[in-house]
Amino acid sequence: MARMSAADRRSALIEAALRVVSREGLAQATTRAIVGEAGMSLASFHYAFESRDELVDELIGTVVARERKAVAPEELIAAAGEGASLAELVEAGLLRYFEHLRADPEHEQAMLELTQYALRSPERHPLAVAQYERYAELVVEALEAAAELTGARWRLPVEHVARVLVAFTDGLTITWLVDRDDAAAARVVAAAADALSRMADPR
Amino acid sequence: MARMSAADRRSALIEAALRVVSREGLAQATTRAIVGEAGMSLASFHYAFESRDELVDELIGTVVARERKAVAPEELIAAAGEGASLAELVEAGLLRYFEHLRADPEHEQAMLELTQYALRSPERHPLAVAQYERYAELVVEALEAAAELTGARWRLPVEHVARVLVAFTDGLTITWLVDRDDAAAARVVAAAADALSRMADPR
DNA sequence: GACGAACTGGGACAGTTGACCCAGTCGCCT
DNA sequence: AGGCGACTGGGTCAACTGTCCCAGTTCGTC
Repeated sequence: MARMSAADRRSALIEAALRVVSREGLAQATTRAIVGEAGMSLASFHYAFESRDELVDELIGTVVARERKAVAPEELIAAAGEGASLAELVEAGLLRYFEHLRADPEHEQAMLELTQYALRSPERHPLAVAQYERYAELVVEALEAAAELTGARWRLPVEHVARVLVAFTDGLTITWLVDRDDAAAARVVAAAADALSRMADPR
Repeated sequence: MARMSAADRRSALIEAALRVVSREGLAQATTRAIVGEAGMSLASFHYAFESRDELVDELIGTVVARERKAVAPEELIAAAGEGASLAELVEAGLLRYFEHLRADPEHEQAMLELTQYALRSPERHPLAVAQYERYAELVVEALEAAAELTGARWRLPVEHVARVLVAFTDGLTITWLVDRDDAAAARVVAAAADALSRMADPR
């Protein structure tokens, strides 16, 4: 393995770890599996990280920080059409997320696994909370943009609306991961968009 | 340990395993931890089960089969009042589930972990599918009862409605497990009940 | 009450895993 | 060019885990 700084090595290991977790699950992401994926030796692992736990914690932090809005408002307009209603816009956004899920199910599965891992110990619980706060944050931005685009106004705090949307999204994710039923997922999307759009006054 | 039949031992071990998984997570549910919880020796484990995998598979089967309707229709009437609308009835049912979740979060967390475990290998995937089919089955019964009680009629196949409700329930579960925000959960419940009740024609 | 089969307990074993150590190598800085 | 600190590779260790074995015990049946 070529020489690299500790910082570079840390990120290389985190990337490798994410790939292993996505492909085989967190339980299979042993130090050896991660190091193998990264093409390094075991010693390099413990040179860059104190312990496996430290890497997993940092992995969660990284993926959370990296999480980007799945949808830009402009795309949604393009997808839903110019004079789209808020409901149509929300539905388009959810469908966009669903496409993202279909394109890379393993990634969402890995996210879910990391969440559950974090939920299992009190000192890691905040990592899960931060993860969901980040989700909500991104959704808030999208919801505000959608309201602005359609001239609608959210009747309750947009953070509340976002929290509900995150819950619906999670449910969509898990159930689809289990049954891979696209039509059923589409019905969930439609129902969720319907419920959410009723939380705003149209203009 | 007193003598017991292999069948009894299997169920005792499964009960013990469920307790360990609920309390400490699936990863910590080693043969020794399970056997310790059950107060048996290691040999008894492998007398009753071929392998740990066999126990986990059977554990999933057991919890799924045991899953009961969280709500009986009569209770809902009592909770929602005599002349309750379908929307109120659905909301009461979801709230009842939420109470169940609050009362025993570890159990739902264990269920989620078992699902994800099953999702990780092709030969176990059907276990997760069966788990969710069972959920949907129970929900179908509740939805049919609710429609009958209010004289409403589901506009789409009740199985489809149930599938959406299961997704919403899952989302409710995960997000609440993360942030333990009761008020947010209540908003999810209200939104879900709203969306679902719109899938029926009132009478 | 004796017999055989069902059952139990303790110990053992091999494989895996996280962690670590040390001898060596490389690259930067003076 | 030389030296020093950063970095690397391989080997090793103890702990843990799933599995198995075997000697012994208990129970139902004749």
